[in-house]
Amino acid sequence: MALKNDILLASAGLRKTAQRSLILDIIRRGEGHLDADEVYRRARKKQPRISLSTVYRTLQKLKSLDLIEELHFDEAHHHYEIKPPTEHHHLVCLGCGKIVEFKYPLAKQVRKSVPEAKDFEITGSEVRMTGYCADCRENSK
Amino acid sequence: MALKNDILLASAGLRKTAQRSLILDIIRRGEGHLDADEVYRRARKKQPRISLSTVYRTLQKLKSLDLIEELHFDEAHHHYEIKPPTEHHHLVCLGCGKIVEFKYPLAKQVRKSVPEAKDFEITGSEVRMTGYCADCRENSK
DNA sequence: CTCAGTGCAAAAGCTTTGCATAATA
DNA sequence: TATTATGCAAAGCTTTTGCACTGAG
Repeated sequence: MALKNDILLASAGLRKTAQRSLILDIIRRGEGHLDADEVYRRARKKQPRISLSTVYRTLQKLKSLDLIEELHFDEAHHHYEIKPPTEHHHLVCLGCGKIVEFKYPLAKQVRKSVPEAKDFEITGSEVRMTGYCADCRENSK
Repeated sequence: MALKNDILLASAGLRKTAQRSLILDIIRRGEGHLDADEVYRRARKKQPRISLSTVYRTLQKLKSLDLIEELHFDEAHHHYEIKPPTEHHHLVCLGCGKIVEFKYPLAKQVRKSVPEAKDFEITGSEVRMTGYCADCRENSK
């Protein structure tokens, strides 16, 4: 795992540091739904002296290198995930906050069926659907 | 226009104030792509004494009443638009920042083809696709 | 008259930045 | 050794909140 991170970092021309390896690990294990502060809290368990700035700076760097992706689940802050190999999106339950991932070739569909998108070169897409999961609908009855 | 806003406000059980009418007008004319500060700046032209808090409080109230929708175009702040009658989404050009709206029945498509979404009651969806518009691709050659 | 709404100023997040120190290549 | 990265603290933005005052119903 650390090895994989090192390769990622090296290939991006970044210096390999314990902090970056750790942060990448955390994001990888976080299943895509951690915000900066949560990354920070988890990181401190392994490296108590790591700073929030390092977390932010690393997230930004990784983002600008396209190694991770920034998501916007709610209005307060951002979440990060390792850049997924296939296009996938998120369903957010407004009841319990659960996040369900699903795959859907949106870019392709849109290119195919939306005239306004015809002359647009789509490089990324983020879908956030909100609603209520089966459990929450059940509980509110 | 003001009339329409008043009806909206009344039907939501809110008091009708000059500030709220104005803010609704601005959002309506803003074509959906104004952030709180921009609403504030425009509002001050008509009501120099209006406060930023009022703008924020109004946006929140309108949002919670589902009269407007909060969008997440970029990482810094939110944008607002009058709740659109039909589901539509946004293409954001990373070159010039231009925002193109398009209609696409995503919720329906997803319900139809995504098993994970089968037992989810979808109440809202936000799609943000990024890329480069024809102009920007042309200019960068 | 009453209570919701407003303005102002202060506070509360989240995120960025300056600078000296430490670590990598 | 020359940079790049880090930690700490301070600053910057956007957004929220407390409180007294104003205005709608």
